[in-house]
This record gives sequence, C-alpha cells and structure tokens, in this order.
Amino acid sequence: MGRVPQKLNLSFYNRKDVVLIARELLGKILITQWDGIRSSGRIVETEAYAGEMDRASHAFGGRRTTRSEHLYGDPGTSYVYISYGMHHLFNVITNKKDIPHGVLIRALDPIEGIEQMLIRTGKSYGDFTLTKGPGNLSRAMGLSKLHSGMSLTSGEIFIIDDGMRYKKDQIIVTKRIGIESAREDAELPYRFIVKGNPYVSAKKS
DNA sequence: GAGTAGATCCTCT
DNA sequence: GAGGATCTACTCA
Repeated sequence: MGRVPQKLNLSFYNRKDVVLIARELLGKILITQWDGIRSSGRIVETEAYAGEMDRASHAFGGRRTTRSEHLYGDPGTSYVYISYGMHHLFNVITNKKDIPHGVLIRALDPIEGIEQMLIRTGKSYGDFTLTKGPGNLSRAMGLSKLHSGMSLTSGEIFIIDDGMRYKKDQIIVTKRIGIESAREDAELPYRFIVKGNPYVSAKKS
C-alpha cells in the first residue's frame, strides 16, 4: 500500500451515515495500548446500530439510561457494555453527541500483541476463536466496561487506516445476528463481513 | 455438522 | 425478578 498509516479522526466518526461508517471500518486496524502492551487487529466484521429508530439498539424509542449513556456520547468514543453477565461488547460511537449511533466491532484479524491475547484468553496459537465474536474480541484486546466512554482519537484505544481497502466483492452484507428480540429490525442489512476471513463469526445470520 | 442448554451478572421493570 | 447486541460444551446423528 505504501501509505503512512493514519489515525482516524473526528471527521470520520461524526458523519451521519452509521451504516456507511460500519462498512468503511472493515479493513481498518483497531489498536489498544496500555500497561506498556500494544495489541492490534484488522477489523473484519461490524454491525451498525442506528439510533432511536432501531429496535435492536439499547437506545430504541429514546431510552437513555445509565447503561446506554455512552451511546449518546461524543463521536469517536467507545461504548463497552456487558452482555449475558460475562461478555464485553465494544462499540464505536458515531454521528454527534446525543444521537445514539454506534458500530459494534464483531471480529478482528489479529496483527500485533497476539502473545498477550493468548495470555488474556488462555487460548493457544492458531485458535481462530481468539478474536471471533464481540465477546472474544474484547477479552483478547483487554477491553472492559472500564474503557466505556473513552476517546478513540487520542489515548489508549484508537483505529488507524493503513490504506488497505477491501474490494466490493470481498464484502458481504447480511442482516444482524444475536438480536432475535428486535423483531422486524433484525432483518435490516446492517452487518458487514469480509468474505473468507477465518475470524468472521461462524454463527449463521 | 446441527441443535440446544447452561453459564452468570448487570440493567431495567 | 426477568431477560439480554454471547460463547461454549454437550448431545444426537
């Protein structure tokens, strides 16, 4: 690619089309850096959550609670939330403050800090479940609800663009998964995955 | 390989 | 007190 990697800045996150942002996040690199350890991975699966009109969103119908508060935060911040009592899910906040748009990062292709990820998860090298699925991903990267509300444009969590682009025929668009209770909105084509990547969630849509 | 149940805890009703 | 933007292990075939 030959391009200098650039950290995504506010002008990437503050756009209105959360579905477009979710699509563009494919191929970007998510990096966490704390305790002197750097871990990173290329994003290969995302889902868009489109605010108060989206039944699958925690903010559906204008619910604004302690849990979903960070969904309403500034663009370019994180929203980490615990599901089923044990899984941390990492989201990127988009659009603008008070608009609860977010992109759930569902899977990564690990690049740096794999040793550390293996230690965090207790898995062994070559295990594709390491960063497959939002719960595993957060555990491997060391993300927890302590990191909810953190800025992604400075500090310890950020996303860079190294110029890598997936071609149109490498990207598959499907409906979202794991949100059966969202009824008809579960059918929306808001999930983006990279074709053939072994770290993409195995679960069928 | 497909289908199902259990784990486990925070949040909302 | 119920249920969830999930994962794993176990069953059956």
